[in-house]
Amino acid sequence: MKPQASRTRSAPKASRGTPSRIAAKPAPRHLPRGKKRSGKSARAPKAGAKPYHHGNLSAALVAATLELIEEQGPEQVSVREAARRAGVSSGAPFRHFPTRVALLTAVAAEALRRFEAEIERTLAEVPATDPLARFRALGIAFVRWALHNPTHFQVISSPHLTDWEHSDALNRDNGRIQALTAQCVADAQAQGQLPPGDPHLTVVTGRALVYGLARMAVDRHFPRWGVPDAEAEATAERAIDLFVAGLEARAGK
Amino acid sequence: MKPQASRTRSAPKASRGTPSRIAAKPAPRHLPRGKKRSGKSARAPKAGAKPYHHGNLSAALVAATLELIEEQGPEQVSVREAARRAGVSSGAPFRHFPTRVALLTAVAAEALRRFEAEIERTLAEVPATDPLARFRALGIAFVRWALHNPTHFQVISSPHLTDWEHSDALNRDNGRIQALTAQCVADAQAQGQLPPGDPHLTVVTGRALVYGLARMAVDRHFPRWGVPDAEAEATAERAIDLFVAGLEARAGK
DNA sequence: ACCTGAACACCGTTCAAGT
DNA sequence: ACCTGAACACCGTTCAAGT
Repeated sequence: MKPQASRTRSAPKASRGTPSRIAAKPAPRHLPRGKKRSGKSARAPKAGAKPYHHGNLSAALVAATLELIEEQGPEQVSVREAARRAGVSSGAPFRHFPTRVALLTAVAAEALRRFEAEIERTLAEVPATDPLARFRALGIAFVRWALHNPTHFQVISSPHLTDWEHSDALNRDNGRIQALTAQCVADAQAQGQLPPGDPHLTVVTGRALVYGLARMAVDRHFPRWGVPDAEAEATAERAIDLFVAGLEARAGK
Repeated sequence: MKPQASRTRSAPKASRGTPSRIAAKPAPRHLPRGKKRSGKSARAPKAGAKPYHHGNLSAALVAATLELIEEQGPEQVSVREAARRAGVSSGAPFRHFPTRVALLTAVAAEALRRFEAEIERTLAEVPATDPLARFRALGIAFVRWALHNPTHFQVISSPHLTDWEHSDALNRDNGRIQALTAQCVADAQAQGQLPPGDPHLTVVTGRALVYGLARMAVDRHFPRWGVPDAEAEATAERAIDLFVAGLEARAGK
């Protein structure tokens, strides 16, 4: 029973949950828009005239959603609000994205693309002759990125928000990152920086560690485990070093 | 601006997302209830007679929610559906739980209580004379529990579903688990099973690793990282062993 | 003291009708 | 070809009214 998994749930955006004393005013529906449409829009409107066809709605929706996520977290995103910000009607997005999940998946693809770019900048700074250092740098870059872009991290990671199964973009980018990691481990083993043994296990363990660190920070677990927010990043780096030191200690040579 | 963080969002339960060919029929509102009310209900109704006062609504709601979570995942839970299953009106739950988050927090507390009980059973089997083995057993118990109770794991871990800040029950139980872990590490260091150094860092790193492993499994990341579902548990155990072996290799003595 | 049920302000999604 | 706007079936939450 229960077909795929394309249903979501939601609740009032600001259902005045707490009976705010200033409720009444319904707040403007259309946030300031246009300001960002500087010069790169295909077939720009006559100027001021709101065209019936948006021209670039997919991209505008992804951008609006990215903004929304930044403001309220990914679960709070609503397609209707994204439509409002893009200046279109509530039904319009569905011509471009069949479901809310599809919209968020597009956003996740954009976020992962940006992360991969950062990964590559990071690796460019560590010499290929020191693969263990590259492995470590990869881990640190991941955690750092997650801490600095918690919402991007969340869209990418949460299975109920996105549809990895059907996103080639996501799988392709993730595959590249994975291959990069595997290469570091293989090279480090070849050089005797890491102990021999299943390289895949090392990749998966390392990934689990950095994913766990990132999630503990983002999911607000760190404070409960005695790590103040201010020390999150430093603690994560020390944790990675603790793990790597253990591997090194067992290395041949 | 933006007050606390007690707002949630949701979407149609089964808004016929995909235009199912058998749509029409609206499906019965009240699922079979009563079947489970065997004999333990305080002031049982005359039998068959539906009393105006439920008698034990809080507990019934928590149980219904636990069921719902099991069936559809925690984000899909709706207070209205929980109310339906408990056989009360849509407004009734709000006399017992001020918000959806409060209901889910009560569920999380129940789930964490059960996990802690399991933890204690596990530790009972490993001698206090081998604290490193206890540390390892703790990690394995965590991952195993998460894999076998993915939904319980999710309610407890997801910050947007629950309100840890204001739940003494959650914080108390978590504190106990943390203290148990810290004790293992301290004892293991004292015995030279673990290298000297900040014990807290070892606790946090270990926690991040097992949390990461659990989340990778539950968030469906393992398949993307080359770990088939069937091997999730075994891989997680090997990962824990890899980490522990690294610590051991650096131990004094 | 606890529950009902209508009401309100939101949602995701569909679809005939417009441009 | 793309967008509008009403419609439908859901939500969380409130609150006067019942018992």
